[in-house]
Amino acid sequence: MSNTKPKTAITPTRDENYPEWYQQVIRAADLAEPSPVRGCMVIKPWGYALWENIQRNLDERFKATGHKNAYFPLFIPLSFLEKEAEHVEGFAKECAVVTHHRLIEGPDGGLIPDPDAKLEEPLVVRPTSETIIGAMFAKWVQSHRDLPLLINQWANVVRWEMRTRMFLRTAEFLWQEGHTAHATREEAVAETLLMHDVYAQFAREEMAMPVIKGEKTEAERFPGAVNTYSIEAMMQDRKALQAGTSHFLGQNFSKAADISFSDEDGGVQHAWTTSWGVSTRLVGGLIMTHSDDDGLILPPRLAPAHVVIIPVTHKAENPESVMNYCRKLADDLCVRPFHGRSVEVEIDDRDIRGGDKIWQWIKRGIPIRLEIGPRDMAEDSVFLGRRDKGHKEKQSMKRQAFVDGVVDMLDEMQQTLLDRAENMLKANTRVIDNKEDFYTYFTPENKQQPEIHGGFVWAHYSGEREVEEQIKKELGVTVRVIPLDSEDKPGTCIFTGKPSKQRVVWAKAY
RNA sequence: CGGGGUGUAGCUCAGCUUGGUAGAGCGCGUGCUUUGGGAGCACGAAGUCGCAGGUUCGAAUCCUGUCACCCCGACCA
Repeated sequence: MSNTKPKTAITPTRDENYPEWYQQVIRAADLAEPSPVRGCMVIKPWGYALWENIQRNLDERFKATGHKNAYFPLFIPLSFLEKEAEHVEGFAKECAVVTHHRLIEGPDGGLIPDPDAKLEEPLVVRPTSETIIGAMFAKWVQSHRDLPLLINQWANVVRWEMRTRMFLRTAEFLWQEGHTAHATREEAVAETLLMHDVYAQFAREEMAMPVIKGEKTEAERFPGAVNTYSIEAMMQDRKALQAGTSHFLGQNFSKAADISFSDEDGGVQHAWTTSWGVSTRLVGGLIMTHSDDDGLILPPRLAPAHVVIIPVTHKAENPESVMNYCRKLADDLCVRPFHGRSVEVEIDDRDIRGGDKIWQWIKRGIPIRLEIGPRDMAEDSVFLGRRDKGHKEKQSMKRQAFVDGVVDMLDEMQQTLLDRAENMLKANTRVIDNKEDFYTYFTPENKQQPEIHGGFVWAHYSGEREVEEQIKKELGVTVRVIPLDSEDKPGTCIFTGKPSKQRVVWAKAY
């Protein structure tokens, strides 16, 4: 047996050590790096461009569903947070608090907060903005004619996490939070479900990431919400990633903040509110859904750039003519429309070795690489490599055929990624109807690598919180969602033997 | 907040047990040879050995204190 392991751009590979592979992909793709501040990260241009594409696309979807953007303060008066009991309990443990407004020189020469500049009321750095937005909504909403109020904000939030992972859980992260107020319960529920759908469609269409839509159990619900809905995606280690949440808040926050309005009959009622959000965590989901042992793979619809042109000029008698050929090609590609933007092209003429350069782009996940030298120029062709195929499967194409076909090629790649992810999800999802099989399925075969096993399980569950907690304790497995749109019939809970309305989805989770 | 571990060049780390002029690989710079998939050779720049005390003729190494970070738990979008 002399099957030497093929050289991969990322070490370790996914099979060898998934969490470490994830970190290495982020580094190799130049998406982000750790910061001097514990738990925070610096998002680098390639990673930020990816986030900007996510942002722009979602923003269009929010606007198309009637929402307007606004911006609320980073600081929340401590007393605001105290207004909703469950909400306090949920977030109090992880709040950064601002207590002073001035620094002075300390006894040892350094700077210290000035004891004379202590704030009368401490300010909390927002972990989420329900309370402060609620306070403003209370002023804005007077009459039923002011409703519905449909607001979104793009912002950073801070949650002081103990254990952090780049993009998946950082102390500070970027997100959007939608906040809406409605005159009726039905309207607010409809809004909650609508945004849940918007997230699911975005994930599927733009990220090429299939998701399961459903409602959270009580244990996983947002603090203060009546119902929480989420989209759950399967990562390549078969763990679930909660990729977006939408909450029906009932009248909990409107009562806490006194968002009330005069109805048509002259009565006064509390509004019904919702909130919904996705964060830079989506970038982590994107990485773990598509990337391979050679680095990042980007779905074309969100890729910061679609095509890199690498001029091969070292042997050319006339390097400038190669460059001109490349520039002209880039110009011809850039006018091609691609899902609300145009095909975006980078020309990489840095003075470094060709092989090195090519591998850098593979690791960064750019969909299409073109190497163009005198030979291609002479044949009026391009030499092309695709990130959805093996890195050795390269082909020569006539230039015009490539330019005319580039959009179709990108669409095809987008579809390929979605198909792969769906196959992954299907292959690792199963229905289990007894407790023993459930335990067997989720018990690691290899204790050295407990990450790589299991998957999603659909099983009947009668809904007792203690049962869920017991299973979480024993197996590290939780109910991800009670699926919506399920055609499942009532059955028997595999843990308690009691009646169950439908099967729910169980998995280990990020 | 419990249990374990690590701080030495930009990065990964050796050296420490047994004190004696600061090391390697990668990366970086220059030159030559190479070049259509991660190049080779040569030369070079780069460190207050986390910080503060102590022991000693002499400390990266021994002692005390301190700070920071990492991993495993509890918590989490």
